[in-house]
Amino acid sequence: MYGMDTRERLIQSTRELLWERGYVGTSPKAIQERAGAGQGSMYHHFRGKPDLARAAIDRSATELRDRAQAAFTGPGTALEQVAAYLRRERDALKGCPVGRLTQDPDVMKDPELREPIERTFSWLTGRLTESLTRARDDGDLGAGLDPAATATALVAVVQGGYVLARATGSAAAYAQAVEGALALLAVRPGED
Amino acid sequence: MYGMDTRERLIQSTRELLWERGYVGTSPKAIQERAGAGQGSMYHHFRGKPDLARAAIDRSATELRDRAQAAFTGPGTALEQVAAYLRRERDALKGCPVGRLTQDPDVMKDPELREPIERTFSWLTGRLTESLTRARDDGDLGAGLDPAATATALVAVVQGGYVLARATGSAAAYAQAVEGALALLAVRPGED
DNA sequence: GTCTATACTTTGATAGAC
DNA sequence: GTCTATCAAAGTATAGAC
Repeated sequence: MYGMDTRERLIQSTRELLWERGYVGTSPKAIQERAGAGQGSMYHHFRGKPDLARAAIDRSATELRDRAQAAFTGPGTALEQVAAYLRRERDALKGCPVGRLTQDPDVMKDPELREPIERTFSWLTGRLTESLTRARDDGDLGAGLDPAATATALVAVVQGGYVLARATGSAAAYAQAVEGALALLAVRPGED
Repeated sequence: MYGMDTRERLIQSTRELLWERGYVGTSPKAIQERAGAGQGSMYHHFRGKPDLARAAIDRSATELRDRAQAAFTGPGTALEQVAAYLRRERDALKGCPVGRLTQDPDVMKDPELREPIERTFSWLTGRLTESLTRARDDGDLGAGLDPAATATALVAVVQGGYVLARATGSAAAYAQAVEGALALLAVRPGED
């Protein structure tokens, strides 16, 4: 946080706190303390908690999208790219910074806060559907499978994998969910 | 809530609020109002918010387990029972009353509150592994599949299906995730 | 842009009367 | 068992000086 200006530190602090504690669990005071900024600073740069949250969520959504896109454009066949996305290094115990907000009623009832979340999952499912369609055309995926339904199932495995990792207290649960899903796609087991 | 005594109404109100708003988002005052009970009543029957939450979470965990068990002991082959569990009527937009607590740091750092959650997912994954093992013995499931990993993937699909339903604002996302997963298990599409 | 002061509400609980 | 104070702390701002 040292090379950042105050506005940027406020956004980053808010992202971290939303990830760790959700929207209800995050107070302006906690944000200010983590950012090393005072009350005045925060209310100068943002109109209030919702405004700051919107900036933070937007940033997290963009970052998630960029990281996913990197996996999908990596080396290998379309199916291998899907596997790479699922197996990508993740801090499974922390959960998904975007998906977790889905549980927060105050976030979901505010159209401004909800929009980037909706858009993220819509994009991700679409992108995965694209790759799975190519995989099917390559003959790497069962011809009888619906790419869109399969994509939705895989996004769910990722999100649910986070839930299981937190429930069991172990990132291994995430990995097992992913490997279980990949085995169903007939992808050979990975290294770990 | 009309045939219940005060203690029971407090537990039910807490269950609902934990489901809708999580632990941080649920205040003793809101619980009392929904239960139609005063401060004094609540603190007479429970030592405080964590004590009441423990009773509520225990109840939700037990109920989840009983409902799952009903699907697993219904008619049909082991694989059909698994499909019945996944397709069971659910209020997908409300999410999982147990899984959602996994996101709440104040719940997860308290061993008393965490225990029923951990136990629920451990039991569910184990129960599903059992059914999938039988399905494999029946020849209904690929011999090369690991029942435990497959079970973990399916529990993740359910939990992630809830996330997607909330993110998109439509229960259809849950159904699509489940049908996508069942297709990978080579289960024929359902009625809806 | 940042700081301090002030204000009003909600949270989570305790005390004691009935 | 339930009710009504009462309370200290935290939440979420606004106002105005610097």
